[in-house]
Amino acid sequence: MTTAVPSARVLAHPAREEIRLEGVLHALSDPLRMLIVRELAAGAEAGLTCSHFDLPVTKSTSTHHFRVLREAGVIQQNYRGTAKLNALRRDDLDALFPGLLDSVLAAAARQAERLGG
Amino acid sequence: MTTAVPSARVLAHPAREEIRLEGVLHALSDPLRMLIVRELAAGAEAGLTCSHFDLPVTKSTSTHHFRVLREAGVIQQNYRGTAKLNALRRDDLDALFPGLLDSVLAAAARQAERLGG
DNA sequence: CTGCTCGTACGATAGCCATCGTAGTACGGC
DNA sequence: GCCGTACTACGATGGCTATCGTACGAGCAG
Repeated sequence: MTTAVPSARVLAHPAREEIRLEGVLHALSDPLRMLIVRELAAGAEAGLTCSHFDLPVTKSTSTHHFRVLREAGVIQQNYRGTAKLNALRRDDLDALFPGLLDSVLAAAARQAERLGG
Repeated sequence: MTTAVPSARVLAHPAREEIRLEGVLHALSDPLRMLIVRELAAGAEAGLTCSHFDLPVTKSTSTHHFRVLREAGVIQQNYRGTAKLNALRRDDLDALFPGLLDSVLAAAARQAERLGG
């Protein structure tokens, strides 16, 4: 084998051409998911584990939200041992919708500053 | 009175500060509503009537979608006789989320070109 | 005033979705 | 091999939402 399988389990991601704007906007229209995306954008090139996020929901619900983001093509997920690394698909999103992600992130930051103090 | 009531019926709109990013993104995550917004952006400074749009749904459903857009703060609606004029709230959106609307519209146009031929 | 057109309101329905709890699987350390 | 940790799968549930049909209200043309 070429790489002897990185870490066995692989998750299904949509190809770049399959990413739909409606799906991305819908994925980002949930406050919890927007929070995840903002943290990923701020923090991590390499990716953050699911458990890094301190979300006010159960793990089941977390899994659900991460799955929505992945299936919409917003994030990429890879197993790393027992953990799972999440990273923004910035390249794909920028290629498909130039400037969109940055505008949305800026808008979210602006609103957070305006409302959250 | 100052203006003697423009045309009687007035619709409730959220104030600029009440517009929430999640709401805007959710409103735009429906293909039908995105289509409406795109036509409004392309065509009309003054506004377009509801009946101008040739949507593949009943009038009830149209009313519903226009209402969602209005309550999210994306469009402004004003009665003009029996018709109702719809216009984008570009000023408010640009003030709150600079560049967001243009990015989204560009993304939608790009996807339409990519998929619709 | 009588109709006509444009849009609304209301009720019904079916589908999606955010949330939870419980039970289970994969991986790494001992 | 066994256990703990990290995440998943599945089923249930309550709420939202897109859709429709029918009945209604508001303005305009006669």
